[in-house]
Parts: sequence; C-alpha cells; structure tokens
Amino acid sequence: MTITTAEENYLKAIFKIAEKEDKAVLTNSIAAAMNTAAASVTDMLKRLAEKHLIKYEKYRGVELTEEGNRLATILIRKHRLWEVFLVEKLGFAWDEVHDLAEQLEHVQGEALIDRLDNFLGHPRFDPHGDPIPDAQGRWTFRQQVRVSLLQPGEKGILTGVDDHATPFLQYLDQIGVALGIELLLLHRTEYDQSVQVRISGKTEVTLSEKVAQNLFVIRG
Amino acid sequence: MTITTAEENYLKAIFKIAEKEDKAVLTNSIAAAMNTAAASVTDMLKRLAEKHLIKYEKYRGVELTEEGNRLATILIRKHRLWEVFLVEKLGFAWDEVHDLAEQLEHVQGEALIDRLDNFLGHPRFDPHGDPIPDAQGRWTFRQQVRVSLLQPGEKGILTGVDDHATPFLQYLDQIGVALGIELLLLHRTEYDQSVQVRISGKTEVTLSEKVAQNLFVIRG
DNA sequence: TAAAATATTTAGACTAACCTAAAAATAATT
DNA sequence: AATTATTTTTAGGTTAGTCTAAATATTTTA
Repeated sequence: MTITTAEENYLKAIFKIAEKEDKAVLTNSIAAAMNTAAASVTDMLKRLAEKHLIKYEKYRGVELTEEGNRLATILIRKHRLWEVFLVEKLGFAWDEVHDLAEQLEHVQGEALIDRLDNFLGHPRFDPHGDPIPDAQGRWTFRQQVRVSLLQPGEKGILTGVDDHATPFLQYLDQIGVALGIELLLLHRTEYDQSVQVRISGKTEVTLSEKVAQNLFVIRG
Repeated sequence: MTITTAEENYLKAIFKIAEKEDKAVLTNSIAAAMNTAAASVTDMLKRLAEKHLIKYEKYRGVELTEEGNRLATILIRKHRLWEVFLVEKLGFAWDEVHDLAEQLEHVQGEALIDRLDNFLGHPRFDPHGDPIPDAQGRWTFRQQVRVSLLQPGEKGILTGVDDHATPFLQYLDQIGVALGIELLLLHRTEYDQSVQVRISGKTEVTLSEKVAQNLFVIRG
C-alpha cells in the first residue's frame, strides 16, 4: 500500500492536533491547520480510514490507528532530522528551515533517514528544541516549563520555543535569546504580566507575556 | 510560474536525449525514456510549450528553449550534488543513490543547493564521474575515451561509467574497478573484442567488449 | 426543548497527469 | 507513386486532491 505526500501531511497534522487536545480530532481543526476546505478534509478522512490509518466516525472526528501513529512519528522524525542537518551542516538559521524540511520529510527510502541520523550523531532535539523520536519511535521527554510560569529569582536553561514562526524567531535572535542560554527571572509586572529577565548573566531584557509563554526552560 | 515535478522530469529527459542525438527529440524517445504512453507525452509537450520551456512542432519533435535548458541544467546539478552527498557524507554505495537523488532533486529552495554545493566543497563530478554544472550552469569537460578504444600498452585513469545500472556497478565493485584506478590495457582478443587489463599495477582481469565500452578513462 | 448557530458531509465540478483505442500524419518499401 | 508500416495526435476516460454551494447533523442558546 503506497502512501501519498498529501496523506502523509494529513497524518502529521492529525498527530499534532491530537498531541495538544486529547479529544478526537475534528474536521474543522484539520481544515484550519492545513488551510483547506472542510469538504476536502472529509474526502481525505474517508481515504485514510479505508487505508486503516485513522478511525473515523462521521461527525465525531478521528483518531490515528497504531499504524497511522507510527507513520506520523516517522514523518516527524524525518522532518526534525532534516532540520538539524540544514542548521548544523548547511548553516541555515533556525527560522529558515521549516519549508525545506517540509519537502525533505517526504523523500522515501528506509536507509536514508537512519544514515542521516547516524551522520548527525543521533541528535535528540531539533533546532527549536523539539524532541526527535528515535528509530523505534521512542520520544525523549524533558521537564520543561514556560518562562511565564517562573517565579522571580528562578533560573532556567532555554530548551525550546512553542511558536516556530519566522518573525518570532528573528525577534529572539535580535534580543540575544537562543537555545541553551540561561534565563534569570528578575521581575514580573502585574499589570501586563511582562517579565524582566537576565540573559546568561549579562544583558537584561523585558519580555511580553506572549513571548514568555512561548519560551520553554528547564528550571535551575 | 510554477513548475511541477512531472514537468521537471520531462525537461530532464529531453535534455538527456538531446545530449546524445543532436536532431530534434521525438515523442517516442521521450515515452521510452520515461516509461509512459506516447499520448501522455504529447499532452505534456503541449503544456511545456505553453510555458515556453520547449519549442514544439506537431509531428516534428521538440527542442528545449533557453529557459528550458537552464531549468534542466539546474535539475542535473541538483541530482548530482545530492548523489555526492549520499555517497561522501552518508556512506551509500554508488549503485544505491540514483532513486534517492531522483526525489531530492525536486526539493525547491534557491539557497539549499548552493549551500549543499558549498558544504560538499564544490565537487565537479558525481560518484559516477558525470560532471556537475556550477551555479552558473557551466560544465567541466574532460578528454575521456572508452576503454574499448585503448590500444594494447596504453594506460588510463578511470574517470567515468556510461551505464549507471546497479548490476553493472556491483560487478565493477566485485572485480575491483572504481573511479580513480589506473587501467593498463594488456591485450585485446580479436574474436570477441574482450580486453585483458591490469588494475592499478596489481590484479589482472578480462573485460567483455560491452564492459569496456561502458568505462571511460583519461589516457596516460 | 425548540430555534438558531455551527460543524460536517454530500453533490457536483475542476486540474494535472496519466491511460487506451482510434484517427491522422509521416516515413519506408515495393 | 501507391501501398504499407510506423509514429504521433486526438478523443474520451480515470484517479487524487482540491474547490464551492447546498444539504444534513450536532451543539448552543434563549
């Protein structure tokens, strides 16, 4: 049974939505995530259900089957490994790699991705701090927390970003925020929940609540 | 104007056929090269002509326009650079990389291929000895000759293979023939035009006429 | 709980890229 | 040069993946 690029993209979208909300994934959420008409989604859900990649009940939303989950996981592994390659080996910035990885993840070839993984030294996180499942589909978990939840005086190492959009990432570059830096929360302004932080013991910056909510750190 | 993967594949096929025979490229040659029905080729030729990528005269065959030629050259550049990457960096054998490169060459992104080229150190030849056009589309030419044309006593350095099929390449691996080795032609048997050669001053092997015709060397 | 609002599916249509079979043009041969 | 053979195109059809508009389910709200 062959699987098309379009089908792969739906599986990935369903996986990502299911990750956040733990109810069944609804047609409209998928349509929104993929920028397609709801009717197109319905069509595709029927096809995916016929291939036993999702469980689909009319009007009730969908859930990935074990096989669907396995394929989505492989896809995410491929996407993130290619992102590591693009940043680490080709020197792209972290805000430039998404569209390329989106294409590269669909290249078919069992051996390719494992050789790439090996070439890259089996990285466990991508350039945005997202975990990369291993060849058996196992995830690495970390105890991270949003900067918006730190208390004044608490420190953390920046391990991830929740928003991957270019403007956000470029803003972080500009104020000197990158994965691995140490953040010390100095003060929170009650009025707008913005926070003052010290970066790696040097510069100080103010982050809006929205920015602070999009930064993950490991405490301490 | 967007260009699809299918269109790219036709352009590349036309380029490669035109390279060998210097008349106009006929519908049936394309159909044969691409394993498609002639009627499908006619369809596509109309589309490519509308996009000004080929000059098409009914029943008379086609020719690439300047733009079509440019695109085909970029495609070959991409294919061969990816092949170098797969062999040099990921450790694939030279007979394993064609299908992967066939997919990778369609990944879109101006910066990608130039960064890859840079990462690989601007290689001028791929793992089969085929030239890689540079970023401006310029080719490197070499004065190579088929082993079948060497005279007894003549030497050459193996610089390319004409047949890229897996069985042929694996046969070469098996008898110790690889790019860069020195070949000394010891003797040609008149009866079947097979040749006896010495490889890098060590082992001796007999090559059939067909094999000798598929090996390129630079004399001396 | 009935009406209104929202979400989902169905119906019908489109495009790219293929196909087979038949028709038409070109090339080869007697 | 006329017939035969070959090549190419046209005609008509298929599938995947999309769309809009209309119909139908479900959920929310008054």
